[in-house]
Amino acid sequence: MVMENPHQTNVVKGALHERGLRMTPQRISILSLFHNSSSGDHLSADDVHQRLTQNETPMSLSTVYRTLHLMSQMGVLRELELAEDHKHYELNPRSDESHHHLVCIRCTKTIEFKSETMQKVGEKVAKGSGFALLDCQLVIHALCPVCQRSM
Amino acid sequence: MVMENPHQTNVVKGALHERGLRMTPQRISILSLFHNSSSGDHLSADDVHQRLTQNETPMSLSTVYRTLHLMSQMGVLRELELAEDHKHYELNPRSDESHHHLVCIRCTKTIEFKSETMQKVGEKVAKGSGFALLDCQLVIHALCPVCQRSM
DNA sequence: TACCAATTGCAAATAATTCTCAGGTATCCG
DNA sequence: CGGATACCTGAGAATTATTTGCAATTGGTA
Repeated sequence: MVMENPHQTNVVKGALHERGLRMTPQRISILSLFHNSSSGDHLSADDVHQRLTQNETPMSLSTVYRTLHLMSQMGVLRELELAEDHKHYELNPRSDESHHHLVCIRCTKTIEFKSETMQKVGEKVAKGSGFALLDCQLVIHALCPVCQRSM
Repeated sequence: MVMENPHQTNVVKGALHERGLRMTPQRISILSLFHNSSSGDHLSADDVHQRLTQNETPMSLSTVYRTLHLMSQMGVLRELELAEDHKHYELNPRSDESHHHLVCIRCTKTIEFKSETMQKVGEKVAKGSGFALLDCQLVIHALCPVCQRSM
């Protein structure tokens, strides 16, 4: 079920080596999982752990956490803090496909939307302060129509 | 040391009453604290708790959490998820003064910036889906110049 | 002023995440 | 090749932030 994505994997491998880190089977499995997920998926650490187990590439939850964190630091994954009390991850999209989130803070219903201007603002602001951009997210907190009524 | 801000407090009181909720001394203290904080302050629940104690208006940490959550739901406070592992709060600014954050994911150094377009995008997107806007935040994750060097 | 639902404090419970540490393994170097 | 070094992992304990249950208290209305 799991397909490889050698190109991306090699890119990451190179980035790891630059830091003196290694590409391991566990890291490959996690990357493959994300490459094979549909783009709207926002996976929690626990989701990732369960899917890996289903994929017959089980590993410890600690490793999942460690890897998700590392990949986010490297800009490979994107760490999302939406309305729930745990983080979610997805592949960090190339700037031109980046999307953002509109979240109902009551029922956590989430709508994705795109906005080209956002990424431009992010790049401009980061560059202006000498920062190296990793990820740029607009999160809109709001109440969905249903929750507005049930107040 | 703590000054009152009767106007804002009354506005919130009205909003509470609409929901059958009450304005209590604890809620007043917390609101006052935020009104008397400098605008760049991002207070964690624990920060709030400690400052209240210093201000001689101590209360239980649970109440702090409950109040911060309630005020965020009401749109009075803004809940920030920056780079640390806990939430931060600040007064939810009126739309025309809204600001956003550029955060170093390594050392958590944070820079605030303004962007008028952002709020407009937020309003437009929310309205387009029938959502009632509460807050709109652009968070840029990046590496600051110092952390870039120490990789 | 009496009443009732909302609120609080406290302590215990939860949930997510991180840490510790021992055993394994890739990579470098001679 | 063989050892030294540093990286990595799994397992479970530990930590941290946050939430919850409950009995006692209180705000605000009738």
